[in-house]
Amino acid sequence: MSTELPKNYDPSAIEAGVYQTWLTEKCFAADPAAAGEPYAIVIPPPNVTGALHLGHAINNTLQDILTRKARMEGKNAIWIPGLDHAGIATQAVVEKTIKEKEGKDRYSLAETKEKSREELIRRIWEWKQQYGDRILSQLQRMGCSCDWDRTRFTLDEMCAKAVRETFFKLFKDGLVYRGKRLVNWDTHLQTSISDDEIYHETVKTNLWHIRYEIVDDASPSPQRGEGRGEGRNAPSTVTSTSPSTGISGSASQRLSTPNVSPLTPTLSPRGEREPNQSLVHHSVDESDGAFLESFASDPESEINLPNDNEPDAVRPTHVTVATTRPETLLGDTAVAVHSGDPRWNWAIGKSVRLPLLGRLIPIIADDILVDPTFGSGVVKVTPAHDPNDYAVYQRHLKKDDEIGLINLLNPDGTLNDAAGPYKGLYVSKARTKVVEDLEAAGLMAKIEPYETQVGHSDRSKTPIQPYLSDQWFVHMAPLAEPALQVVRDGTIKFFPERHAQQYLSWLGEKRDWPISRQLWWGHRIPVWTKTRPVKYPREFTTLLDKLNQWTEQNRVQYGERKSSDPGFEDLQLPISFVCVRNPDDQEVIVELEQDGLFVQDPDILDTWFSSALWPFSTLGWPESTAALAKWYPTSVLLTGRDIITLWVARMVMMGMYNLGTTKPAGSGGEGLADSINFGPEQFHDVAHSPKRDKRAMQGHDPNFQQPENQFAEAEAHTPSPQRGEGGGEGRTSARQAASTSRKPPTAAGESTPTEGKRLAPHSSPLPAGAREQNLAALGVPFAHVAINPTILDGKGERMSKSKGNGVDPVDIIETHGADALRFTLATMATETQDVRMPVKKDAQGRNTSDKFDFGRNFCNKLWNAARFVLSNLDADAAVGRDSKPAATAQTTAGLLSRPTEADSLPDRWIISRFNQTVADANSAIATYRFDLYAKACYDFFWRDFCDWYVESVKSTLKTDAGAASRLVAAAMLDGALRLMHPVIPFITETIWTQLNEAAPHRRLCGRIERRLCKSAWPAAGQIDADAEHVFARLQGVISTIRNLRSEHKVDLKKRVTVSLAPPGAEAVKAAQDNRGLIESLATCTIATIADGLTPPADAMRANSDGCDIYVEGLSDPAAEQQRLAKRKEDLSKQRAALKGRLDNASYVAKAPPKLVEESKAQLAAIEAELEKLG
RNA sequence: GGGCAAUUAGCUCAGUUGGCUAGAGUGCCAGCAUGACACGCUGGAGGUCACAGGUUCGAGCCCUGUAUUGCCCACCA
Repeated sequence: MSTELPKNYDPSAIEAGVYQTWLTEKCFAADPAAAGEPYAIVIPPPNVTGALHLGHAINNTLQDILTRKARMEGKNAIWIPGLDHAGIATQAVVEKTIKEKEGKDRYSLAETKEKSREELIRRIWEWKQQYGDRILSQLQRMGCSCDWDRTRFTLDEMCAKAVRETFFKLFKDGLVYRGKRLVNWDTHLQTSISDDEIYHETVKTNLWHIRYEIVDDASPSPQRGEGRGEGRNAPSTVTSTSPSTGISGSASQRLSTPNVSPLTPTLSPRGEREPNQSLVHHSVDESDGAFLESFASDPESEINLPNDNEPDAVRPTHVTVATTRPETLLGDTAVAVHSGDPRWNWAIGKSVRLPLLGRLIPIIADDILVDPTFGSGVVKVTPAHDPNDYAVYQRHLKKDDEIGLINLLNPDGTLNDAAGPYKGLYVSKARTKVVEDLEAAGLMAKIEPYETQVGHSDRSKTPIQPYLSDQWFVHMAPLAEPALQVVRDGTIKFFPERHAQQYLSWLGEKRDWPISRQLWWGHRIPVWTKTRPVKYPREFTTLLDKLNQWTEQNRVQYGERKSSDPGFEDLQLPISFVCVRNPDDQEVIVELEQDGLFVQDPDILDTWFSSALWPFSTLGWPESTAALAKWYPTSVLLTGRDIITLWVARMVMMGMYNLGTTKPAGSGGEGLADSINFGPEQFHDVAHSPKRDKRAMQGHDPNFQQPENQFAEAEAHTPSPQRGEGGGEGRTSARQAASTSRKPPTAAGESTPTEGKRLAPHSSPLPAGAREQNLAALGVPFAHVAINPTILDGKGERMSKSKGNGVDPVDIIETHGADALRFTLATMATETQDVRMPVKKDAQGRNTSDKFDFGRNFCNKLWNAARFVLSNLDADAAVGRDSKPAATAQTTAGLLSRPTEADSLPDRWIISRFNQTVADANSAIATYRFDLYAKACYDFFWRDFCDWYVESVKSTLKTDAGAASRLVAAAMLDGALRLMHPVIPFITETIWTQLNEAAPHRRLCGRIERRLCKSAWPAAGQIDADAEHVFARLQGVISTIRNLRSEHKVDLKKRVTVSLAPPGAEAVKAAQDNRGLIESLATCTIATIADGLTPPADAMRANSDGCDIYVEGLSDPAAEQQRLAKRKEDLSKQRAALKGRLDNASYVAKAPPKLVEESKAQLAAIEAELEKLG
């Protein structure tokens, strides 16, 4: 041997070298042209915002286990790595850094805004380079076997192409539209920000109670709610607000500001059930509604408790509303009451006079906004500045009691024309003045101190304003339905199954997806917007022709707008948006931008838009690449449950949408133009209806949903906490699907013969091949979704960068080694949803955790056991014996399942144990139970191999008699290395090299490559039930003798004399045949082995499996008596329990006969032993 | 408010269609420099399976309720 294993296991001494070898020899590079069943995983791309923590580490470890195993199984396996640009998170981090170091904001990085934008993006790229490299290096330190040459970035050219293609297709199919949405507006930075970037500050303010005069005039009388008092229905009018004010239902059109497009609000009310669906989560508005003062507690109130039947005369003349944002009353367009509230439902249809401005606004019924039991039951409604109120607006849209919508704000936080005399004031100033004026007018009923949470921008530290603005949306219903179906019918399976519920319930809501972000770091929306009516001759004559021509060429798509839309009375060119398929198409761009007629939308797409394309954009889609043909659909997605909705659901939708009916495989000659015309069959009705297109663009589709409340750029694609799972039909369906698919335990996927008993909880009704074909035809991005647990810290909090409790896996690698990290994480990958990881600091200040001692100890054990085995193989060579049987069939599967005549009982036993372990590992990994896989490895190697096998053969291993065992030991080490390589690759690869030196030929199945990572996964051979049975008996006898010795404090080295009385001839023979084994492992000399022998005098007595054991040399009779008494007591208890059971007629009648027989046998054995004990 | 989970040994967790005396690691106790390993070996102690009902011959497991904890969603006029 040229080298040998160092005496001490030192992971840091081997890991870097081993990894370099893998890279140098291109062990991870996948070739689509290579043979082998495809196996593909795409990494959930980590955000480039920072470094990976243990949450990423567990996720990536598991992916590596799967990939390495598949590779060893001879599959054409690929693991595609990559990073996510993480729009807002990354931009925010970089902007913050710039602000701290240079004091500049993003607008002042260069002379112009456009140049500043370029500069910021340049700097973010620099950041990306730095942190991206760090992340990739972390993955390599962990041992991840990614195909690094295919590393992707969600903002690289390949992904960009997929993004543009998808957006264009969606636009063409009418599935993207422009709509209104309340966003979190940062008036300082003049951008919308995500929910994540809001922090809440408790602010001491006031709750202002303001009186609105009730006016019973000819004002609009919205229809009453469904409460009581039929016959009071007011005349239906279409106008929703008082004619006297001139404020119409689409007031915002006139009042819009430059940054707010004057589009008619396009959203229709969503379903009745979810009315409170807010557009944007924030808490600024929490007191921005109103309630009537409590009648009872406010004696000064001029309001008497009204009775529904009382005449109007005694009814109050005012309502009093309360708010923490009094200035918003300028934008009120209604006050709302509950239709069933007898205090107020008589007033529905009347109006109130808005203080200060004097407009009349209607009193409407809204049973969703208003809780009649809360406060007094009157709420002011400011649709443009409060999510709930906006929902009210939407609910009443196109109904008799439609209300208006008034935007008060300019983007800079000053009030606009709609604020009348308050125009130009900042919100805070306006508030002061409004309050003063209300007091002067005698309309301020009460001011009470109030504490409330106010959302602030994390970046500018200024209060957030809810602000109505134009955003792009993806229409979800047609995309969601097929994606629901494939999970319902089990085409895509979740592990554990319960996570499918979350997917189904979220997707089932089909909330439209807002995709635009007012940021710079990301994929820019490829839409050009018209800025003015046409005025130059060429615009009248040629532009439309060109656009039509380009449309036919699939280079652009345009969207029309109604000529009646304010500001666009442009009949010559009724086009407001042009979507450009390739933003590098200069001919188109130059034409559009000439004279500034069109400008590109400044917004970018939601990060999740590019993430949604990840499984195929990484493989080259929309090009027909060989990689796409080979590896799509991918095999499994591993991720955390927090992004089942944000990411998993969207990948399924977009995969089915983009690749649904177009088979990437075999469609070689097709160009882009072809592929985008295909859509899944089920989309055609909706997607290709011209009528629908138009309505989508005009925003009048009755099916449109209110936008979802998910503006968050969530943190990463990596495991974290969980999202909610709403109730509803999805849940039922999931359960049904689960229960129906559970029954037939048909093997699925990569099963081996012995693992049938516990296979995947779901099983496909389709034959194996058909299932894959079906997956491909449907375009789903993966067959399985495996959810790994969330790593919590010692306090039970989720590990995350933002909380600062994240632990860098590299720290653990330095304290424990990468294999220890991986092995421990694998044991934690149970079906639970959270695992705790108590963290502490080591002497160097690094984060670490004792939990990883488990993995490190195991690796240490492996290291030393390997050294021992190898040293014995060396002995073979030293004495000139040939341990390398020339004729060994290296490729014959399951050779070890056939013991040779030379094999001793321990040899046969350990071979059987190994075969069982392989089967267990296969089924564990097939069901993504990585904990069971790790445990199987642990139990086999440490408990079976080291504790029993090695100890059994140790004494003879170097002798002639040990020749067969030497071969078995080498084979078992070989098998164990293969079996454990996916989870602990560094140490196994290192030992493998030495094993190849020591025993280049050995008794085990499968190909032996120079590198373990390319060698064969072991086949599961037969179980030797007889050997297992006999060996187990011996283990029992040996343990019992050891126990007796220990109880009586017999010196470890003292050889005691033992007599055995095994029950029956078979047991006697087993003991006799293995006499030496017992003597060696229990440090004893066996005097007699006979069934029914006479107990020696002065012996300690015990029993194992019916075998009486006598150890001579009893030194403390009292202790022995005590021990036996305790034994008798235990036995008596068991006897009582068994008797009770057998005396129960129901038990004997109803329990399985086998069980009853067992009980009887036990009782008999216990009674026999009791009798011997006296 | 809705949902998903969890509650088993001091600690961290398994416990797979309900069925022998509920397991592992770690920690603890006793012993051991033993030749691969003290990151080890041998033996041991330690659990009212959160609580209360129910179903069943039989419940850690199924059902109902309660308590506590975590997470997700919604909300807090």
